[in-house]
Amino acid sequence: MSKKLEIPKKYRFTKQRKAILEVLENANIPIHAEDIYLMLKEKGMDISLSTIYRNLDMLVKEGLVIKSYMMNEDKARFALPDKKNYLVCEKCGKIVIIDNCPFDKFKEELKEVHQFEITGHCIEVYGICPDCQKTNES
Amino acid sequence: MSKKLEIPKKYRFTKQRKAILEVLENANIPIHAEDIYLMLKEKGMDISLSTIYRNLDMLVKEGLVIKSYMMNEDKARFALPDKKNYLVCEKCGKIVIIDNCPFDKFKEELKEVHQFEITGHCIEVYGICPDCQKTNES
DNA sequence: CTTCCTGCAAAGAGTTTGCATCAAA
DNA sequence: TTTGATGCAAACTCTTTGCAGGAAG
Repeated sequence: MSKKLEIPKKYRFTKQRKAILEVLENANIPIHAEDIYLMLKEKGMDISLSTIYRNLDMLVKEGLVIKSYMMNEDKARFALPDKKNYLVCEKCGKIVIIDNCPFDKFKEELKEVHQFEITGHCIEVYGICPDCQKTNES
Repeated sequence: MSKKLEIPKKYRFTKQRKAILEVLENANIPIHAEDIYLMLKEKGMDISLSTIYRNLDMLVKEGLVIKSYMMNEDKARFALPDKKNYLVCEKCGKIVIIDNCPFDKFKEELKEVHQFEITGHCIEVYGICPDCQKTNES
C-alpha cells in the first residue's frame, strides 16, 4: 500500500536516521518527537532529542513525513503521510486513522471553486469513540 | 450566517474580552495571539499578552473559538468556528477560507465505518494559489 | 580524508502561572 | 463589597542552534 520510505541519496544513512524511520513506520498514529526518543532509549539506543528534531525537520522538508498538531496539544506530532487523517475521541483521546480518505471528490470541487492547485491536505475529526459512548460518565 | 458570539454569563464582560472577540469577529482568517495583541496595541489599547492567552483558552474551552496550527508554523492560530477550514498556498502563504464545507457526506460515512459520534472537524488543504501558479519562479 | 551528522548544553520562542492590584457585578 | 480578571514578570515546555568531536562515504 504505502511505498517504502527512502532517505534521499543526498543525505547520509546513519543509524539514528534509520532508527527514527523505523519508529515512524511502526507507529500506527502520529507521535511526538519525545515518543521516538523514549522508544529508542528503551531499546537501549543512545540518541539525543536534537538529533530527532533535526531529522524530523529534514523528513518533513522532503515530504516524507507529515507534521501536525492536535487540538489542545501544544507539541507537534509526526507520522508517515498515510496516517495524516485521523479521528480523535474527545473523551479518552484515542486516535483512529482514517484510511481510504474520500476526500478526492471534495478536492475537485475545491479546485474549481478556488482555483488552487491542490497539493495536500490534513483532516482532523473530533468525536466520541464507541467505548466512551457506552460509559456515560463525564 | 454565523450567530453572534456571546460570552457565557458565568464570565465577566470586561473590555479586554470584548476587544478580543471583536478582533476575532473581524479577522477573516485564523490569527495568532500576538496578532490580536498588536492590533489592540495599535488601536491604543493597553492589554497584556497573558490576558489574551487566558481569554483565548477560555473561549476554546467553551467551544466559541477554534485553535489550530498550520503546517510548518509553531504558533497557534485562533478563529471563530466558521473559519476552521482553509486552503493555504504553499508558496506565498495566502490563506483562503473554505465555506460551505462539503464535509457532511464524508462525516456520515466516517460515522458508519468507525462508529464515532462525530462532534467536529478541521480541514487544512495545501496547494498553489492562482497568483503563484502564474509566477513560475520557485 | 572530507564532509556531514551527532550529542551536549545553552539559547529561543511561544505559552502559562503566581501574585498583587483592579474593576465588574 | 466581593470575587473574578488583569498586568507584570518569572517560570515552563517544546524546539532550535552553536560547536567540538565522531562516523559515513
